[in-house]
Amino acid sequence: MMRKKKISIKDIAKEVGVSIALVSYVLNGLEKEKRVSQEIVQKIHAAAKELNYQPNQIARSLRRGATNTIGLIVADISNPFFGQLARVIEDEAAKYNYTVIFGSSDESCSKSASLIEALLNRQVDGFIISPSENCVDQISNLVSKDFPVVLVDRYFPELEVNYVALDNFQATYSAVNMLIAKGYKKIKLIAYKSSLIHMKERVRGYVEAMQKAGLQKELSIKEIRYSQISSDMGKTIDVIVEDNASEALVFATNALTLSGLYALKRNNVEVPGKLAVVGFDGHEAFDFFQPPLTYIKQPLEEMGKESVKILIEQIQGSKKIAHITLKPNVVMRTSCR
Amino acid sequence: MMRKKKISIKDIAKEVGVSIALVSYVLNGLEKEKRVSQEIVQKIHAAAKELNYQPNQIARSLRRGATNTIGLIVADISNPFFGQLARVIEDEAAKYNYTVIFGSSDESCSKSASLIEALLNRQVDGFIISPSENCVDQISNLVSKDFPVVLVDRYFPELEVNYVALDNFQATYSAVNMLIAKGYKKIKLIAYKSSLIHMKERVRGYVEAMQKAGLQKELSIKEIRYSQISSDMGKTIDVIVEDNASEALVFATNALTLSGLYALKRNNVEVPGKLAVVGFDGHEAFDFFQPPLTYIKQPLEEMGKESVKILIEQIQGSKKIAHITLKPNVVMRTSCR
DNA sequence: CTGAAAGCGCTTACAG
DNA sequence: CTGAAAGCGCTTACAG
Repeated sequence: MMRKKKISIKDIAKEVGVSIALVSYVLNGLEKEKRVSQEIVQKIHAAAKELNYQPNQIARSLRRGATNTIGLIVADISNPFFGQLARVIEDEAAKYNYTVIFGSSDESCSKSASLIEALLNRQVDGFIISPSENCVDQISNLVSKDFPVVLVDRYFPELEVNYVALDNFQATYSAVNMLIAKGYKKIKLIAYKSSLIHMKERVRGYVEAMQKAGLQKELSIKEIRYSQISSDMGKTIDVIVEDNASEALVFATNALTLSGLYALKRNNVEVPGKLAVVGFDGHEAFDFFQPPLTYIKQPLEEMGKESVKILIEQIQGSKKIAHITLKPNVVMRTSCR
Repeated sequence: MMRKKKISIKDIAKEVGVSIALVSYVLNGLEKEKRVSQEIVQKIHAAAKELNYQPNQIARSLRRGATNTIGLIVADISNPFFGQLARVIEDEAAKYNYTVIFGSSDESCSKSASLIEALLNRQVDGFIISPSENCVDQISNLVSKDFPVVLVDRYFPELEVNYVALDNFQATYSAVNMLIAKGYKKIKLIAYKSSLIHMKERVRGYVEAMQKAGLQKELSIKEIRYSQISSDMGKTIDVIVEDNASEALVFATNALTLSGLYALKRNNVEVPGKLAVVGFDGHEAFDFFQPPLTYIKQPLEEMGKESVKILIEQIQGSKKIAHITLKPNVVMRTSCR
């Protein structure tokens, strides 16, 4: 390849006629502490600039035992929810001088396991993970090694681990209450088939709101499989339309909403005339659906920022476990009366 | 932090009672080549498993001078175009046993420069970059050092550098021809104000199609500033609607289309009755716009895969420069008659 | 104020 | 078949 050999501190040391230790000190701003003479400080900086020195972070990482790198594992980076989260995390991490390596787990345990292993081998200093179903062991394994982790979006209540999540119960609870207040009774929740806490809580929020209003007889939950989302959703909506037994639909995630909107559109369902709809998370498509969708909004920015902040604290040795729950808010549009 | 000390090959060597070299050999599958005795091979594998050994990639990277890491720089990871591209690149890189570190440049030269520097310091083995305007120097600097780079989406024609891009000329050329064939004459292009080749080519495709049809007098191009997209677009669409002098609009990127759709919707423009519209790249929102948008589609998957393939070849020492141009296709819907 | 040296965890020629 | 040793590019106690 004939690539030019990279300049190291050794080259600078030679150029200036001084030991590599000195070079390292001044390049790390320790010249005061180590009381390096002004003259040498100048010369070293000059040489570094002249030779266009770039520190080798890999060597530094090996020596220091820290890489200033965060491992980010999400379900799918191409899902806008996670893409936006990743962006916030990237920017926030940069403020602390961290870079991020990411991976998409596709909600698969084995993929997630191999991602964690790969990033661990790459010596990331900590993880921000949106964990998949049934993967508690992977996480608890990290936790038991005192490895810095913060879970985001989802978490495992049985595990003593940092997390930043939406108040998922509140999210559906308040959305359903809003629907009830508007006079809807036959309200159906469309959720993922999942044992993950965020989904359980969203379901619970729906159930409690219904029960509190004395609508337990109207409880109706449809569970969609993540891996079969479009076919499951298609059939589900077809049935709902045919049965004509629901007045309102609440979707429990962004992807579910989107998928549901396609099916509703295909069925030419009149919203909210025939069926009221409440979405989750927000998406440009919600704005162009007819009518613009009312949805439950997550504070993504805060979620990303908090995750990074907590992770950095952990990396710096904090022992206290943070559980951050963020408030959703319902963005009112016209997909319910 | 009291984290448990990580297991190294030294520990395995001690456990088995053998030198670290042997351990390294068998863990790297060189036991045949180095003719290590079967017995020791077994013992080493057993010890590695028992101690739950995980190789330190940082140490390996330092020694080998390669990190098996790709640096990916896009304009904005939260933009679905780039999010999807990132996903393809991630998956493809994984097949070659590479991980990816990403950064978002926000189309800013200085941000892009500091990203490149940071990733270079982290010793990435190569870059996949969607370069920003006026940042040729950064790229040519890498190229002149023989550093593996492949540009994606955009490139610099004056630079001898690998790229994978859309046939941008063809994209607008065929879309505009399609419009002309349908009888539209007053066709307006809404593009970014940019000197980047992909934009120039999209403009050229429009211009040539118009000229070839003898419509040079109808040429009309509006340039939007990236940093002011929503205000520029708002005003632009307002004027178009007021002037009532255009029959069809062609948008030159995904973000422009999306932004334009919001403005069209706000103005209650009847599409295609009042104005035909052709979008770029595809987006769920295009599907829910009334009517579903006709758009120019990029082969994203191929684009990502090709980039990785070429980059890996470069990393492995290939000298030949690849210029890949991919064909767009127009997805016909009903936003033009 | 400065330098020689150890060591982070690997890989890999070299010697036997 | 196996081991001792150098070295990747840094940081950092230690000694003077």
